[in-house]
Order: sequence, then structure tokens, then C-alpha cells
Amino acid sequence: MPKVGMQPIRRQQLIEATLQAVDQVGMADASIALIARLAGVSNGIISHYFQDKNGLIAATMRYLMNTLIENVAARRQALGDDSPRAHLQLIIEGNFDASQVNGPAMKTWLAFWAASMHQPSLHRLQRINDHRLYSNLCCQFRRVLVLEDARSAARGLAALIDGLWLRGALSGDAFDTEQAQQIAFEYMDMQLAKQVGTGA
Amino acid sequence: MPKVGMQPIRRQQLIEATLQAVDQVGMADASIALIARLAGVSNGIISHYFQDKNGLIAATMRYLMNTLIENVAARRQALGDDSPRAHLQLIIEGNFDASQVNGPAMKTWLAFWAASMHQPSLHRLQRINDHRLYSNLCCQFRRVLVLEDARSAARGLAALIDGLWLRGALSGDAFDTEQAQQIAFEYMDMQLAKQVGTGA
Amino acid sequence: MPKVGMQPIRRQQLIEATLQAVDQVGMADASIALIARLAGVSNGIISHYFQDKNGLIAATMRYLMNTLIENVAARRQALGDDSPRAHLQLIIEGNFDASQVNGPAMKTWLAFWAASMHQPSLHRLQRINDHRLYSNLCCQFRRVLVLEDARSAARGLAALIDGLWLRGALSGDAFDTEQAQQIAFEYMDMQLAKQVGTGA
Amino acid sequence: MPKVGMQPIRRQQLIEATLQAVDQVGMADASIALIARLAGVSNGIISHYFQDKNGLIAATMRYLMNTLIENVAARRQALGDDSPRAHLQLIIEGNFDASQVNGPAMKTWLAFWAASMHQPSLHRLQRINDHRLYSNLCCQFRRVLVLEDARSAARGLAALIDGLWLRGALSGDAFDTEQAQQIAFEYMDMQLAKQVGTGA
DNA sequence: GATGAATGAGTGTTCATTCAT
DNA sequence: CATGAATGAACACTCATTCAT
Repeated sequence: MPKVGMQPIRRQQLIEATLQAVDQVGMADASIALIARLAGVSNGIISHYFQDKNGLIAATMRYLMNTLIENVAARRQALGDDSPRAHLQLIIEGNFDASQVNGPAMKTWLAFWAASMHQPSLHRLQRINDHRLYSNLCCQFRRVLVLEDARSAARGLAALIDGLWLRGALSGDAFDTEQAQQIAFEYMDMQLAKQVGTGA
Repeated sequence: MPKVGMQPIRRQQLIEATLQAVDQVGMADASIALIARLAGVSNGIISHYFQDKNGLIAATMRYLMNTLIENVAARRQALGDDSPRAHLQLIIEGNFDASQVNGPAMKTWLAFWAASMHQPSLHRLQRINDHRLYSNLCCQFRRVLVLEDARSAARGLAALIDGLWLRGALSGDAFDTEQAQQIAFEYMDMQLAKQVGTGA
Repeated sequence: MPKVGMQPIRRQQLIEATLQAVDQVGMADASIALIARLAGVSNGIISHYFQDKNGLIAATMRYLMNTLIENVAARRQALGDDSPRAHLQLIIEGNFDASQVNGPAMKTWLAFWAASMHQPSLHRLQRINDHRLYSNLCCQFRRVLVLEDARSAARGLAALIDGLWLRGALSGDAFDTEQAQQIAFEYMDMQLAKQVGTGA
Repeated sequence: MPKVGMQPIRRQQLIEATLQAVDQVGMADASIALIARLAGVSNGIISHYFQDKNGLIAATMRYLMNTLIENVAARRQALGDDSPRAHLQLIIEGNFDASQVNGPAMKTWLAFWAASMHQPSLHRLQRINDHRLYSNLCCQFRRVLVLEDARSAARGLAALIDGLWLRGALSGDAFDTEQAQQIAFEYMDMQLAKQVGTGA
């Protein structure tokens, strides 16, 4: 039943099917045929909306990234407190949001990362993502720390967040968000404690 | 001219060729034909020494893991100081050893991790590895911290080490070992500082 | 906004796009999508104006043939001299006209010929074309030669024209019209020289 | 039943199957699957012996060219008379040999020519072939004609041979070798007649 | 009249695996 | 021990065609 204006609908359909497929069988076995079947469309439609399989993969990665960005942005809007600590806490929480720590998303991110080591287009996307986390953290730390300390704190916290996330993803068990956040918050507070005295 | 005792030599040859192949083209494109060509042997021999491609992949992962274990063990042997701090430092340094933070090893580890999400045999190996790092760290922290604190510290430090390593791997730039170690050492010292007073 | 009387315009548009496509990528890669893009119309319209792809191909071939026919006809109209030699010269010149010896036309003719070996509809068109050249030449030679000589001369001259054209097309270099015509003229004159004496 | 040293056998098998396929359905429809089926082997074997389909096509063209070359060479060996006329006659006869004017060979040559307009590798082969005919003819004409006349005669005769062959191929009827050779011989003799007087 | 969404068969190619030698 | 010939299924991708709008 051909219709006009299907592009955004089909694109979203296919991206979601890609996430499903990667979750179920891994990226190596996420064939076009499987993705199309999961989306309930024909094989050929994929090259109609995305140039090729790489295009679909990249679009899926972009979608995941945007979800994270929007998630953090939404939390920021709802934030009353403007303190650096509140912002950092928000970023940490955003990165451990349910939209990021579920099975499909974790498997997809891991697969993307591995693939990005040999695919320039994916590598570019991944670098942008990595840099944004660091940059956001650094920006907040900078409000209370000297530049060098802020940078170091941002590097450490970014690594800690990714590491907690990674070990959670690889463990195979359900992600213990509470525990991860506590560890990250503790690190954040340790770093913030370095701030120079504001008093007289 | 048939030879005897070729098994260990050939196996090592093929494992090294696998690392080469994954480094050069990524795991997805590391075909048996390519690995055999890099090893200078025929395609057919792989199933002779390893059951199939998965067997070769698993053997290669086991090889990488053993390298890390032996590296840490060697450092431990050369260690004069028996303090927890010295042991923890040693573990950190072992994980950032040149044998782990070079391109081929990083690409292979990442590829293994991604693959392990859908291959039970690889997943088992990877869990053992993850657990050993946590276990080693926890063991040392336990000598000066109460159980709960030790566990939390070990979780955090393990995540921090993996996160620093991961972000280094994904960045594409040369790994800044010095910087990573400093961040990890700082975290270690922060955790050790929690120890209950030993004094009067 | 539907329009009336678009048929001849669209057909011509599509035929010209077909010539362009065959010139640019060869008949094998001249897909409907490419032709439609070059024509600036949608894919679907081709089956509206031509039954299918074969219909478009056949129409394009007919167009090329008509161009050649009209070219010769126009030259004939402008001809003052009614001698056999003048007519033959005209036919030769028509076959080496710029409309026939440029890249796109040559590539298309060659592709048509090859395709005609396995497509009855194209083969029929091509036979008509071949026969017309022979027939026109024979008709003129007949005015001064006995039947057998005229037929042989026509066969030879037709082959020579086609052969010069073919070798020009395949060479990849610019077609040397002057040289080709001289060779054809010489052959023509050699054959005309066989004519029986008209004198007492 | 795998054996060693199969390469030349399989290559020849596949080349002959390619000729068969092109004869039966045309180059456009001569798929790898069809060629493999005609050769009685699996699809995959083609990339084992030829890099890809283009490799097989090019090898087939080279085979046809070599057949022609060897044919002419064999005739030359059997030649008693060393006169230019005898050599030219021999070249003409070689080009109209049964190995060149049968259906499969003609269809394949035509398809190759058309394809060569868009495939550099085929174009190179085809140019070599074209040049050899011209060169051989020119060499013989040169023995009795001044350079300019020899070149023109060679160009004309080469075109005449190709043109006779082409029109024969396209006609769809059985090739009339006798008639074609007579026309070519006549042209040859007309050109040889230009030679400067050797007598007193 | 015209669009472009959608199909699904078909393509060339790759590849892990098997096995006779 | 080791080779490399051979298989055949699977893959991404292309494409002419159809048809609701």
C-alpha cells in the first residue's frame, strides 16, 4: 500500500528493527533480511531510505546518540538548581537512564564501538559522542576548579561513567543503576572537594 | 615432509595471524583465508588445529588474557614492597602495560567484547577476566578497608581502569599512559584514605 | 497539475535521456532509475509512455535510425547533380555525418547491435537498417554496373562503411571523418570504373 | 573430487562455458550461475580461478584472440609462397576461418566490443587486437607500396574485413565466407595494383 | 498525467567448511 | 601433516515493475 510521506515513518521503523536485530543476534548476524523481516517490510526498501547497510547502521547510531542528548537536555530543563554539582549529577543520571542501560542499547553501543575502529564514518560519530560527555563534564567542573583540575576531573568522571556502563553491559546481569550512580557521585564529590575556598 | 610436534608452533602462528588480521581489517572482515595468508599456511589447516573459526577466536582471546595475567604476575614477583598500595599500583600499571594499550590488542579486545555478547563461549572467558580484575583489586582493598568499602572501591577502580582504557582505545590517538595512570592512582589513594585509623 | 499532449514531449525527453545514459555508463548499467533521473522525471513514468524498458530501448533505436534516414534524405534534396557517383558520395557522407560518429551515438549503436543478437524486436529493426544501406548503394551502382557487379559493389561498400565506422568507434580516439571518407570514395570509384563503356 | 593441478582444466572449462552461455542468452543474461551450471561446477569456483566475473570475461576474450592469432600463425607456417599477396590472402582467410565466423564466437565478439566501450580492461585487449590486424596488413602492403599508400590500404582492408564480418554477424543468416573473401581479395588486389612498376 | 513507495527475484561475491590427495 | 580444490548457502545490493495516491 504505497503512500506518500512515508520516509520518516519507515526510517524510524527500520532503525527500531535494527536495534531489535542487534539485540537478538548481534551486529555480525544482523543481516538486511533479518532487519527487514523484523520491520515487516521487504529487503529492497532499505536501500530506498538509506543508501546501504552502513547508512542504516550510522542512522541507528545517530538515533541512539540523539536519544541520550535529548534525555540530558530534558533533565536540564526540569532542573531548578543551577549549581555545578546538580548539573554533574544530572549528566550522570542521564547516562545511566533506562534508555541507555537496557540490553538492546548496550549491545548496540558495544557493537558500534567495535565497528567504529574500522569504519571512518562510525568513528567520527563516536568521537563526537565521546567528546560531548567530556566537554559537558569539564564545563561544569570548570566553574569551581582550576582548568587543569577540571580537565583531569572530567577525564576521570567520563572514564568512570563509561567503565561502569561497560562492565555493566558485559556482565550479562541486570544493570545495577543505583550502585553505579553512587560510585560516580562519590567520584564527583571527591573532585568537587578540591575547589578553592570561597569563604573570606 | 610431515613433521612432528608442530602443534604448538602452528597454533601460536595462527593466533598471531588472527591478531594481525583483526588489527588490519577488523573482526568482521578477518576471514579464515586472510588469517591463513597472514600465517603463511593453507586455509584448510585451521580446522586441523582448531575445531573451527570460533575455536581460533576463543584461543586468541585466551592468549591475550594469559598475556595480561603473566604480565601482572611478573610484576608481582619483582615487587619488594608488600603494601596494599604497592599491589594496587602494580595491577593498574599491568593493565596499562604496552602489551595492552597498543592498537592491535585494543581492537581485538573491543571486538571480543562485542562478540561476547552473543557467543556464550566468549562470554564465559570475558566474565572470568572481568572478575579477576575486580577480585584482585577487592582483595587488596580488603586489607585496609571494611568489606563494603573494599567492594565499592574495587568496583569503582575496575570501572575507572576499563573506562580509561576504553576511551583511550576509541579515541584513535596514541594512548596517554601517564595521564591514565595518574587518574587511576588518585582514585586508588582516595579510596585507601578511607581506611580506619591504625594508630592509637 | 495534469497536462494534455505531453506524450511526444515526454517520449523525446526519455529517448534523449536514454542516449545520455548509454553514453555515460553503457547499456548494461543504464537503469530505468538513471534514465529517469537524467530526464528529470520519476521512475514510474517510463512504463506509462513505453510498455517497459525494452520498449524504450527499441524506441531509442528507431529514433537513431530515423535521424540517419532524415539526414540522407535532406542531403538528397539539396543535391543538384543526379549522377550515381553523386548519390553514392552523399550516402557515404550521410553515414559519416557528425550525428552518427559522435561518442554517444556510436556507443548506443554498438550496444544495440550486441543486444539485437538476442532480442528479436531489436534484431528486426537492425536488419531493416542494414538492408537499407545495401539497397540504397545497390540501387545507385545498378545504374552503371551489371546486376552482379552492382550487388558485389554494394556489399563491399556497405561493409567498408560499417567497418570504418566500427573501427572508429572502437578506437576510442576522435573519428577521422576525412580519412574514412577518402577510403570509401576510393572504393566507390574503383567499383564505378568497372562500368561498361557508354561510348560508340 | 578435489584434485591438484586442476587450474588449467577448470579455467578452460569455464571459458568454454562462458562462450556457450553468451551464445545462448547473450552477455547481459550470462550470469555466473548459468555459466557454472553449463560448466557443471559450483558458482563459487569462479572466483577461485578468476578474480571475479570480469576476470572470466577478460580471460574468455583473450582466449578468442589467441585462437585467431594461432590460426593465422599456423597458416603462415604452412605457407610456401612468401609473396605479399600470399601473406595478405592468408590473413584474410584466417579472419574468416570457421573458428571466427560461427555463431557463438560472433556473438561473443560483438558483446565484448560493446562492453569494451565502458570497461578499460576489455578496451585495452580490443585495441591490441584491432592494432594487430592493421599492423599485419600494413607490414605486407609496405613491401610493395610507398608508406602512405600502404597505410591507407591497410586501413581500408582492415575495415573491409571487419565490416564484412560485422554485417555477417548481424544478418543472422549463415556467413557466406566465399563471398566475403572474394570482396576482400578484390580490394587487396586493387591496392596491390598501385605498386610502382618493377619492370624495365 | 505523474509520483515515488514498495516489492521480491536475481545478481556477483564472499566465506567457513569439507575432503581427496 | 598439509594442501588447495570444491562446495553451496548466505550476504548486500540492484532493478524493472507495480500501483495507491
